[in-house]
Amino acid sequence: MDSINKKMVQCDVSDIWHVLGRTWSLVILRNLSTNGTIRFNELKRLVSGISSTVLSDRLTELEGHGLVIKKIYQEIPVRVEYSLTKQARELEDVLEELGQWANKWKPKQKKD
Amino acid sequence: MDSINKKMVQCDVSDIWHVLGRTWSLVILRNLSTNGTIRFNELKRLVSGISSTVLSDRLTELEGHGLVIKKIYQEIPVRVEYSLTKQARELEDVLEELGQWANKWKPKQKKD
DNA sequence: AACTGTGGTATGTTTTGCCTACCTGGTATT
DNA sequence: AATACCAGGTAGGCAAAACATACCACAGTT
Repeated sequence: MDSINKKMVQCDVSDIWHVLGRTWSLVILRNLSTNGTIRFNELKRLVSGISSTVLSDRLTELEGHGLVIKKIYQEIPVRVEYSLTKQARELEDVLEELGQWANKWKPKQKKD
Repeated sequence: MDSINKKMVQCDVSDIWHVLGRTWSLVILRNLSTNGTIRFNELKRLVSGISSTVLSDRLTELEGHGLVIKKIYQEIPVRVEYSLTKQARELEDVLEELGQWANKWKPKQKKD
């Protein structure tokens, strides 16, 4: 039973660590960071391996925590764009450093 | 024709992102960062809410990826100490920034 | 003798992730 | 005209991850 609405935003400090530590969160944020505004299916293709379900779930969660902006354009077909909030954009440097670090220590460079 | 065209930049979804994105990983690394060398149960107490199973699992994984050093002292009772590797120490700045960012946005601002 | 602390592992339950199918409505192909 | 495909997801069911709890052997403390 849902005695507590899941969409309630409870901003605990430990909460944010858990949000970031959730599967795919960092990768999603990093992709939003490097690509700016991006649509759902584009993002899904970029984050190869993620399923619609989880991507949707994660985006909703990130949006709920004020890290991601969801913008719906009532066009035909509908266009939905995601981007980082101001708050999350302050993370971009961190994500960038993280990315550089990851590249530096990549066990083997299969790709370029 | 690539499914990914345009200006999109695909960020590698290398193992390391998944390791960091695993539950508790960031929190564990952060605690190792701020506390230096630390024992299993100490860490378990610090990372409140984590279970032995998952802590053990995560530490093994982090060790396997060269982020954590496990040092066993054959005393009675046995003493096991965990610390960050040189590689992971380069993450300390990032973790610190992440912590500051988390603190900065900690004050609940459901209203926005 | 009973209890605490050490660093975990074994077991079983709950939550999360993920795959497949499907939705609505328009366009492109056949 | 029917089919297929795209958009951005949701629903259902199954698998994996996370979790709680008990427990291991041994030593010191009470």
